[in-house]
Amino acid sequence: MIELGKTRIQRKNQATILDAALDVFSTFGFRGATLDLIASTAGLSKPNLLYYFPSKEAIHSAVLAELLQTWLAPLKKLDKDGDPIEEIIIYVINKLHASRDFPRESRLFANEIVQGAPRIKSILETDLRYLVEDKVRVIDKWIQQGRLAKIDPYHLIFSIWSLTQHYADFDVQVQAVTGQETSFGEAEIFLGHLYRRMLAP
Amino acid sequence: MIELGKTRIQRKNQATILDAALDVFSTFGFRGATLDLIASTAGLSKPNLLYYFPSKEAIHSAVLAELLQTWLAPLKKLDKDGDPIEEIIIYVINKLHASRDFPRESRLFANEIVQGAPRIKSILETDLRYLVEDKVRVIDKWIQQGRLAKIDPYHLIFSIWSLTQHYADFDVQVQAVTGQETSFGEAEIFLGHLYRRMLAP
DNA sequence: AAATGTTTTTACCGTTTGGTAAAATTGACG
DNA sequence: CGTCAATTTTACCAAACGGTAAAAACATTT
Repeated sequence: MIELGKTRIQRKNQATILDAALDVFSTFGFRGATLDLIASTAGLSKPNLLYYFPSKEAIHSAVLAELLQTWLAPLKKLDKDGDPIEEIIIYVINKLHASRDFPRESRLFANEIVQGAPRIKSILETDLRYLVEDKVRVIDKWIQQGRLAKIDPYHLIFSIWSLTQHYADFDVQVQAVTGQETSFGEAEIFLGHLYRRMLAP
Repeated sequence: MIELGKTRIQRKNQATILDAALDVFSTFGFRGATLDLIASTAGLSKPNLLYYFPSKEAIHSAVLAELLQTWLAPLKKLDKDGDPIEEIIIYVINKLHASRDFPRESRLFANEIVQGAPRIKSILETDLRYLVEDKVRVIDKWIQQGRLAKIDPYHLIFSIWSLTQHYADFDVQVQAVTGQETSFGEAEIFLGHLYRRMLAP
């Protein structure tokens, strides 16, 4: 999907543009972002931007495509041969760390979904759906074996996405309410407690 | 904050406009929404819109102000004299039903927060913060009395917001992954199980 | 250094957008 | 019915926006 630049300058500028675009799109959403702002954030002129990417849509697509890879990676690691509760806890922690380390990616994803996912719906209905179906089967098996509490695997996965991404997507609210910088350490303890309690058979 | 119309026509048109604006803002975000679209959704002309509200910002503010009341109401009901676990479960269910019955309000709120809450940050830092502080004290007391598990009350509240609003805000994703209409019945069972397990002392 | 290809800038264009002025229309009421 | 205020429409405007053409500047190769 992403065309790799051929020359040194191309690779450097494309990376700079995608980083600036991630900044701007995640803060203002697709419609709120302007090419001028992305360009100035990247330290380029607008026509220079459009020398590297044919349109605003193309930049957005490129950023989303990059993002989706890193965003879905943690779930893929869930190992059917590991210890059920520990595997799920590891997934939770990995996802929480992703929120901590890649908040812009999380917010851009949230922006897209909240507004109806017009540009990535098809991916959610195929790639993501198949991935989740696969992991739901694993979790269902664990439950049948009596190694996990009887909970709905789909809702379990939704709960993990929801609870972890909340600390990136709703960070402003968390900070406003607590009056402090968001403590991912506290969140980790809380989520560890929550899932160990809920999942014990 | 919201000026009540004086004549019958004013009251009717202002209500129509706010409903149309909620539709459009929750779907496209502030920047993605246009006055023309809000006007045509309301069945009015654009200048007619601006006869009732002075600007796009004013419409947005009015919608947000209305929304915040209904959005924070469930938390206010949390009763310090009730049974701890049942009180919290009731709050969870109320919040889940709010997501089911007012998804547009939830998405508009989410849109606003994800993009840094530029227009309601001050309310979050005052009204919401004080309300949460009050309820955190109640929960802390319950914990000291040994009637609840030792969990961080702030993160408990964040988890409730996160888990319940997810079914409204990320509904597209939930539907894409499950291939079905979102089942709030299933969600209710799941969340009941989760919180009863986690909160038991 | 000449020639060729790559990158950047300058100067635009058509459309969309939030908003306004003022005339035309409608409604309320004695 | 006539009058005055409330409401709606028509016709605009200036700024912002996504995008383009073409020339200028820069790099690279021979």
